Amino acid sequence: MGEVKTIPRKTRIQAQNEELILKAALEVFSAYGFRGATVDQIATSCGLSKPNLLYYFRRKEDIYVAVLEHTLHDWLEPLRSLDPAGEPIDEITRYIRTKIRLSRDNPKASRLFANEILHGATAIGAYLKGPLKELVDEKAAIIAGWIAEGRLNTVDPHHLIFAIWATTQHYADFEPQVTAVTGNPSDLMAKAEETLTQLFVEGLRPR
Amino acid sequence: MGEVKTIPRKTRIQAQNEELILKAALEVFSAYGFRGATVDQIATSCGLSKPNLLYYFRRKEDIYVAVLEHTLHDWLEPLRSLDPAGEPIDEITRYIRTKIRLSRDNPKASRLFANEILHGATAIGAYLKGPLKELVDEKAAIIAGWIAEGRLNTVDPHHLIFAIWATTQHYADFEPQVTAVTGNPSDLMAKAEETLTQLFVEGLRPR
DNA sequence: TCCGCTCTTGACCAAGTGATCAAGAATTAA
DNA sequence: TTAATTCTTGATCACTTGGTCAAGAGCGGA
Repeated sequence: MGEVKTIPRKTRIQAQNEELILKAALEVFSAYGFRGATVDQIATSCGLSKPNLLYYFRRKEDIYVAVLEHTLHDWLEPLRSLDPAGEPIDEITRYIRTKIRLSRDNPKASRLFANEILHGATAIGAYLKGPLKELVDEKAAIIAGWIAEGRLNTVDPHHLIFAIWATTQHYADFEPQVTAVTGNPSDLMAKAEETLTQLFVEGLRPR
Repeated sequence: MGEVKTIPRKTRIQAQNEELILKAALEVFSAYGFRGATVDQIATSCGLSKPNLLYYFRRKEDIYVAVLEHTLHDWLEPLRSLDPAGEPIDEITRYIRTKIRLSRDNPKASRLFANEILHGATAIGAYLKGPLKELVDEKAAIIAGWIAEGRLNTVDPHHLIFAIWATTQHYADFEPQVTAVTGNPSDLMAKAEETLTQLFVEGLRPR
């Protein structure tokens, strides 16, 4: 018997450069979108030549999909950790706080997804209809349970989740507008966190 | 005295074609963004040849700015009509309902702005810092007044406005995600309107 | 009708872009 | 050291795209 063909191990250089590329790609794609970004920009941004970059990712779209997948998991972690055994108001407060901090600390990831979905979600459509929908349905059921127990005011859980996504990501996705209107004071994000948690808590606390 | 040079009147054909172009441009720019859209696409979409289109708007950017300006005014009308003499909860409820219906009926305008701001708002940055900021500050002051009178729960008015924008426009801007997660039931937008108004009203009603 | 102005278009251009390729440089395993 | 493999790149290609231009068609007022 011949040797079993092993899955090609990743070289040190390979791992190193792929990481460089993904980092630069997040930068560029989040700023200009898929069509607006150029392979040259990404290559220059990470100090590789264009053909060299295309040696690691054969097509522009491959880079795009890779960077999307690379960040998607982290992005959904906060929702994933919504604990059915926790105190409802505390759990949701924690979710909102975690989410808005994630938007503050990683606005580029937020903008990358925003742009992708805004333009039809062609690259991650399957993910949205599959794993994302499952996760959201699962967490919506937990919230529905809390409502049924009278521990939360009656609201549609799916729309509640949308509202939390929308409000928290707004500060990353619409940053120029927020800055223009508020003048970008130093306590902007702290105020935002405070306002949102209060708004949702008051809106959800059972009467 | 010689005749005063009159401002060149707009020809019938001119007005007609410019309207066609702006309509097609909204379609195309909202779907693909500024960089992603092509002049050819817009021209084809409204049945003109590319050089003919460029006869009316000399540069791609001119079309873009025109369609932005053309829709900006309508987009802010609901906020403009927030009435300081009205009942606070009613006024805000009405604002939310108007806004979400606008998003439902004109999602393309919403996506056009979302894309513009997402990519740095280079074309309307001045507008955001000027007229928009003024309008928002004015309306925020009204809300602050209501709060001072004890007719609304205490929240930061600017962040409240952001929250309303974010939640209502979410349904237009992130439509593929909303559809993927909910399966797009026929009562989606009605449920959204109900949930949002309730959430904000409960969150704002003075205790 | 006639004339000036507006409108329309086919052909074309320069720049930019995604992608390829062959050949050489660097690295690694023996 | 050596040979195989991996990595790197200059040159190049095919194609798209924003924009131009000259020439002709169409339109409206006198």
